[in-house]
Amino acid sequence: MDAIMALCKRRGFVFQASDIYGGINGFWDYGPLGAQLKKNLREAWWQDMIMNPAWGRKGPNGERVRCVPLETCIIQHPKVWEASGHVAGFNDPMVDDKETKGRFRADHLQGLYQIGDYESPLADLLARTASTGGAVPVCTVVASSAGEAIDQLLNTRKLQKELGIRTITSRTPLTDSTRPFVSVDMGNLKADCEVLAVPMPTLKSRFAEVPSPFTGKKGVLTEPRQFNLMFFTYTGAVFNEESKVHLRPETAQGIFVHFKNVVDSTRVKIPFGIGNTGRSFRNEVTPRNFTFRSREFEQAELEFFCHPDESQDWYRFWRDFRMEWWRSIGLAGENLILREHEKDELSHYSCGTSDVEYRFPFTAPGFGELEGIAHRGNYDLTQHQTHSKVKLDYFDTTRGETLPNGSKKGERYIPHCIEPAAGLDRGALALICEAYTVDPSRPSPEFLKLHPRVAPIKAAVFPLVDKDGMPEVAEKLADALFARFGRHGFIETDAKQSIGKRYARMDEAGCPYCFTVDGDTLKDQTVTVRDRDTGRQERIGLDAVPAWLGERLGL
RNA sequence: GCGGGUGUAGCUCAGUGGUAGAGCGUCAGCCUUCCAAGCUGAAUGUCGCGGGUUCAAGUCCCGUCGCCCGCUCCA
Repeated sequence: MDAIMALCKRRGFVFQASDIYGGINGFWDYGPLGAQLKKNLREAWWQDMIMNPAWGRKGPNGERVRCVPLETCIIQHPKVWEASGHVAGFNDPMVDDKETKGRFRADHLQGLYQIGDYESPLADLLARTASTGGAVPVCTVVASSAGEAIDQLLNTRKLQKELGIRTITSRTPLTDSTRPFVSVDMGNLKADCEVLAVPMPTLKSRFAEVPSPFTGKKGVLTEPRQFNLMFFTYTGAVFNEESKVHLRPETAQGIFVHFKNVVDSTRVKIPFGIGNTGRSFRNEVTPRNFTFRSREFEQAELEFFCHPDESQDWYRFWRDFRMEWWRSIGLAGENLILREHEKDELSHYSCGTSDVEYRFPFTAPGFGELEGIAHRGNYDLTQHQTHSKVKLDYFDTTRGETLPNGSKKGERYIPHCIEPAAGLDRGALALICEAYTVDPSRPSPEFLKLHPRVAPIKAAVFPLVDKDGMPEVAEKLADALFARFGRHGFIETDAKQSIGKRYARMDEAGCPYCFTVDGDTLKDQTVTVRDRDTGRQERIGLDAVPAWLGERLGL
């Protein structure tokens, strides 16, 4: 990875943001080649997802896939993030165990509150109420619910031992009551306890007395601290709570917010998709691994809306296409996998999520996420409908029973949504990592096997030597290539130094083809073309070069 | 946020408290008819940043920032 990072800097793919001031943690800039590489990646996505979705392939409904673009603001109304769940989800106060360095969400701390002596009659327990206000629990455990806490306590010997529990038995009545009781023997304390979440005021005021969920020790916990995972700023001149706005943590919400506007303005019919690319911001706790986890990053997201009955088919369609797409631009090897999420990994509203994952040098032998393809149900539109009080359902005139006049009665529903959400910075990094090749047998061992479609330098034109009329011919050829391919990437020319050195430079920059004007060119109007990956050369007519290159670049 | 490592030229790295170094790369000239060739020359550094100790600090001490690794987190 160090070698890849060195090459990225040396050749101008990636620089550290604010480099001359020592850099700023979690932010990276793209140099000339990186900027063009990422632009090529973004445009490939735009082309294959929106303008000609899925390469013109028919969807599961047998029809051409239809998508439209959208471009939405980084700053949205604060209620957007309430509706999406980001404000709640990104703002959880955390507690640290200073001794074990363990950290957990404050609202996930479950406490055992003494409510009676050891093994008291159940009726007595039911009659009492645990005082969680001022009291501190005798023991704690990290779990998202009291039930889960009891599960852990009963079934994990190791945890029992660490917390100093000798025996523990569940006293939870098998009635409709959901009050969770346990009888616990901790040696110096035998008690009946009710299991309840430790309230925030207790954690804040008496955190030193609350036992650690990892060791049972007191005085090792910090008070709950806010880790703001969303960036915020202020609108207008006055800085106060009312003027506070967030920088978006994802581009997708901009799409849901405009679902109705797009339907009303474009004559799109379900099923269809809306694509959106742009910067998003997350105040990551630990930015790490080069550009992989940055605080400012770019996403390319498609929200594909369809009828609930067809959603599973569309989910599989996009999942498989997205995998194929990444393969098509150069991530063709074993380093790319599609991983279906386990049931317990899914969000509560999702009935299927897959990740396209790449084996980065820093994740190996594991994988890192490039893109998530999620079946989001109708969660987002429903949330926005509830919070905005604007109807976000869709009237589908192709459904419902057939009327006497032959038309359909129609059906009103909130569409389901399939979301392929890709990280462009992660994509660009994966392309570089996959392309990075070291072949000690070559004169220039280090090179980038970038796919021609994404390569920032599309071709180079060299005179073999800088004399005898060769530079003039090369210049003319370069002009022709520039006119035709200049808008897709760089066309390089270079006449200085040895031809080997010039080839080597192009190899490192990932330029797929070099055209060289030599002595024979002047006689028979042919040039050599050198293939970056094999080093092999063939000779083609000078006039044929633009067409030859166009074919290789797919342009 | 915690712990460990690290920071010297564009890159990779040497450097014992006493003049700032090498290789590669870059640039210029010569040479050169296909793979980082050769010759000659040149530019490039607040030694991450800020304090301190010292006659003297790249070197020792303190702080801070960045990067890497391990925790933690990861819609």
